[in-house]
Amino acid sequence: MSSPAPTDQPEIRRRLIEEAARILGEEGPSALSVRRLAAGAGTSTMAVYTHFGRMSAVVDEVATEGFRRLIDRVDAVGLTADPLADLRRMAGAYRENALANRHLYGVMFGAVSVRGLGGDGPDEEVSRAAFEQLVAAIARAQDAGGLRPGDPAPVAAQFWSALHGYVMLELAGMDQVVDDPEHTVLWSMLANLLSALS
Amino acid sequence: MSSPAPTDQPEIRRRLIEEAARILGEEGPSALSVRRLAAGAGTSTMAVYTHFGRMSAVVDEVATEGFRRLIDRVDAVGLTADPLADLRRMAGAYRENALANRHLYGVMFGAVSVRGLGGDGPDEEVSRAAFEQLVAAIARAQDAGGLRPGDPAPVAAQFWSALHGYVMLELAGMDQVVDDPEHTVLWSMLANLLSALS
DNA sequence: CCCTCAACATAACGCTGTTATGACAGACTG
DNA sequence: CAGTCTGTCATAACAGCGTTATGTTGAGGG
Repeated sequence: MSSPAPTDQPEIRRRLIEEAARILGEEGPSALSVRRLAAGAGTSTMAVYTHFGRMSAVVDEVATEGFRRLIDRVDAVGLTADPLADLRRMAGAYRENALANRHLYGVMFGAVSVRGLGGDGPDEEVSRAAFEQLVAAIARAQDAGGLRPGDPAPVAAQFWSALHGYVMLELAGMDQVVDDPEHTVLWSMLANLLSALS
Repeated sequence: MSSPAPTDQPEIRRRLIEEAARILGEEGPSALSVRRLAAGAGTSTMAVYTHFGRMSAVVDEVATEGFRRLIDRVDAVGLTADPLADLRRMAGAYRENALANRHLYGVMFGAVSVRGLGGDGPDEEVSRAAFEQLVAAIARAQDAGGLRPGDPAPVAAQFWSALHGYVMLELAGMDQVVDDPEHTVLWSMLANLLSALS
């Protein structure tokens, strides 16, 4: 019941989502208002409510779109014969994507709220797909002998937690913790995790 | 220049901060408005602006207060003869404090914005003190032989990143990742980190 | 042709953060 | 002691917010 049926105008619906993602990325969450969004998409505020029901549903869609883009960016690193190196490069792509789209990244994890509008969060199926992408990479490393065999899901959860935490501290500007131009803390942490799991 | 000098009425200033922390904790960020805050503190909205200049400065003060409370809670676990066990208990207290004050925890890291008001973040000196608390615990474990000798700061940064990431995923409700009633992912992750550093 | 209904525009409601203005008390100054 | 000045707070206004009520429009079916 999050959306009152995609109506029959996917055109405007898509334009609204893209414009919302653009405003969020370029001007931050405080600039994303119904009126600015509607004006930017060349329509009126009511279009937002016919297509999404409420503003927070638009934010949820944008968050879902953020996970889709994240999946694409991480997929783009490709696979090599060294699954452990692939994991490191995936982590690098993950971090760079998060920093290049910091507001979007915050919204994806319900961290940054757009003007206090509490939504339901992104589509669970899509965020789960992002996790499964990491699970598959862990499983590949296990099969190749780079990691000890076992259930890959908890391993992926550890990997993601550590990576997410570093990125969040970096985005929060906690330079005392991540005063780390070469990100050696990140790479050491991931290396430590993986070595304990190998 | 974040505050127009604490004026000469520390009484009302303190009441405003405490009331803001109470509203944030009990009703969430969307309930924290200037009018509600002023009414709850028994004054008018102008008092907020005489004492803090703008609403976001109040949020920054609340975030700083959150770090002070976090430090106290983590300190309360005390020290034993086993520094590694102390670290685990500190992590448990950290996590429980974050979950018991989820809105405050989000505000502390600039993650949850109160209705889109972007502040300057908490007092850097206090958040640094929280980090130093962890650095000291790591150094103690190194001195006791539980961890390999070396600079404790990067080790503490790894530990905090991992812990913070797990807690944030938990708060975000990413149950796919942390579907983990016994928090085995958290404890395994920290154990893996520490074992690679020992 | 007319009727219906989904899609959108216009305008209003109560709320928000912020600021302008004014009242009032206490402390200096002559 | 009178006067002024300054810091503190109350009142009220402003533009903007999310949301909703109401009006308009245009295409498809009887």
